[in-house]
Amino acid sequence: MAAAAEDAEDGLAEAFWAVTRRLRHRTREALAPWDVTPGQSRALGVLIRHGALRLSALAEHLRIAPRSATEVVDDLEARGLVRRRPDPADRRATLVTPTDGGVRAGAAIHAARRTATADLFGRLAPADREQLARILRTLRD
Amino acid sequence: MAAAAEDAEDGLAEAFWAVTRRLRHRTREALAPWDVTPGQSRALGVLIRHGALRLSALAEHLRIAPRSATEVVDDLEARGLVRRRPDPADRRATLVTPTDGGVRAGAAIHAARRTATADLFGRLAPADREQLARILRTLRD
DNA sequence: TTCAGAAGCTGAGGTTACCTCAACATGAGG
DNA sequence: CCTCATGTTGAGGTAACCTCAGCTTCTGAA
Repeated sequence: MAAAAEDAEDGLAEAFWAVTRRLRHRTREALAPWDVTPGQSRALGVLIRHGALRLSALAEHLRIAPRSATEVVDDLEARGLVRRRPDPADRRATLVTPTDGGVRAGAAIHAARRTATADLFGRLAPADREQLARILRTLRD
Repeated sequence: MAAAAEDAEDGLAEAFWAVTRRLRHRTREALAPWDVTPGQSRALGVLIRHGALRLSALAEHLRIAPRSATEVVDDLEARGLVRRRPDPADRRATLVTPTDGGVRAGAAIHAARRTATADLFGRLAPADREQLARILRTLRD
């Protein structure tokens, strides 16, 4: 019976990873039309939600090193999705803001991603969806 | 209500990612004492479950390019966890088998990982655990 | 029986997404 | 006004993947 309990734990984690893989796969597909990496899309999302951010603040939101934020912003800037400009309050700092195109792309990406995940979770009965949300919140907190 | 439904979807996916992050974090911690990467541990697990495998077969199981399997096996071999030997049935091929130490390490890693995930899922009531398992199976298949 | 093409592994070198460290400009407090 | 902290970035590194080409060995058809 110890073995049975262990198998159940294994199964739970394994199933979780399997679903995660599926979710990631769908997300990646949803992102494909815009030719942005998941990292870039996350950064763009943060910038849209927060408005102008310093590179260091962006790095903090993304939990990456400031130097790496420079690179992500380089890429987004090259695609015309964000713009750098000097922070008027501190001449050492650079503010990053989404361009109009960036805002549009970000919204479209967000919608596409939502469609992709809704597509997966949509297979569940409404009651199950609610159960899942509740259980996941328990695990997260 | 469309907005409410959309928010619910967002929340579900977001909560899912949060739990995934937690799970990954715990797994990484569980792996730390053995100084093997997640990729190496996956490969070792496959080899223990399947016994001797050709490099190409291992690559297939891990869904990586054969060339990359060479590298993973290089690392595991350097740590003394697996051994290469010529396939007696085909002199082009190399068979990879776990060493005794590799089997021991694999078992210990598996146990540690299970403990780590059980620790997370153990916060759920038994009934919730069962619900979650059922719902995840639905999503996976 | 031989030999063209396929299969198995790996050296060389590329890519991606991170990292650290040090340089440089600017800010802030004593 | 001088020292120390802060913000960004160049240079260069690493991990885990990749492709391509080269070598050895196998296999099937002529």
